[in-house]
Amino acid sequence: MDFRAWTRFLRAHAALTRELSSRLETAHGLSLRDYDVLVQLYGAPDRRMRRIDLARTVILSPSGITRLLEGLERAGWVGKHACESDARVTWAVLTDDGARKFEEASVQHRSDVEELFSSRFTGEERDRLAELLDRLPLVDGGACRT
Amino acid sequence: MDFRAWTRFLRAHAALTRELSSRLETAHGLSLRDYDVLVQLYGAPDRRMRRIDLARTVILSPSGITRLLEGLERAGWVGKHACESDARVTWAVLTDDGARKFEEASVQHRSDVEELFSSRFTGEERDRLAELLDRLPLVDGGACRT
DNA sequence: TACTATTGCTTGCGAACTCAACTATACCAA
DNA sequence: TTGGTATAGTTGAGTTCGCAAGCAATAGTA
Repeated sequence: MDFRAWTRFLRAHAALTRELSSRLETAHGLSLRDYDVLVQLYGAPDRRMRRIDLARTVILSPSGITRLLEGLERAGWVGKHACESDARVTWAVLTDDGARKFEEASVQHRSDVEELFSSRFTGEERDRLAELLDRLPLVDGGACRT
Repeated sequence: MDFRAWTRFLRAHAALTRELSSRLETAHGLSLRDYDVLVQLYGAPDRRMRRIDLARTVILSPSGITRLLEGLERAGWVGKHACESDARVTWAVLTDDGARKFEEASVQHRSDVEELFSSRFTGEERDRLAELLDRLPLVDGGACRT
């Protein structure tokens, strides 16, 4: 067996996330996962999600999502709403400020991802890459729509 | 533009490293990057590398490699040797114990990577994947042979 | 030769994550 | 209805990592 693909996968991820994270952080004060969470909320019905679903979607532990949302809540970008039908769950809701923040950050970030990732492939190659990566297991088994 | 490939890339990495790291940790007390460093040293001439090259290869910051090697040194798997021709550099040298440790851990780990990653593709697809990932920038620009 | 810039490496610090443990609520089966 | 199990979420502790700052040694330049 050769592990070239796996190694390249690890290296590329480390290098890309380091650079993208640094740009996003200095320009908008967001981590890559903060942004990821904002994307999910922005695209969700009513701009809200159960915290646990959010965690599974962005591949974060339950405690991880608690702390990440803590930051977004402090900044006023995400709100915390109780669920009426199930007292265990709490909704994470994107505020109007949060939506604006995301729209603002996404312009630069999308262009950064474009520059460092997407532009390296043709559209066809990108599809092929997505298809290949889609075969990898998410392991946890929880709901993960995106 | 669509970001499906990029998103899949992020998710797949998060899920795979979480699982592989956890298996490696419980079975051999190694992190994924510990293992990566051992691989590099094991395959290097004289089983040694300059710490800075090691850092660039596994995509770790200088401080990151200092702390990682600290652990491997404490365990007796890696030694620290001064360089005769340049007093600034220190060699990281794999000890015999370290080599044994690596050989022992690699059996299980290679099979885990095989299970969760490689086996999802044909050999041809794996090559294609490696080729595509190879186009992504390592950004830093430092020496990175593997 | 002397001065400056660069390189290798370490340390303090803070941010982000995971695991384990715990609380509270909901579901399910006898 | 009651008791056991699963689920949602938080908190404490420990780990890993990067950045900024600093030190020592080398390389480059005038």
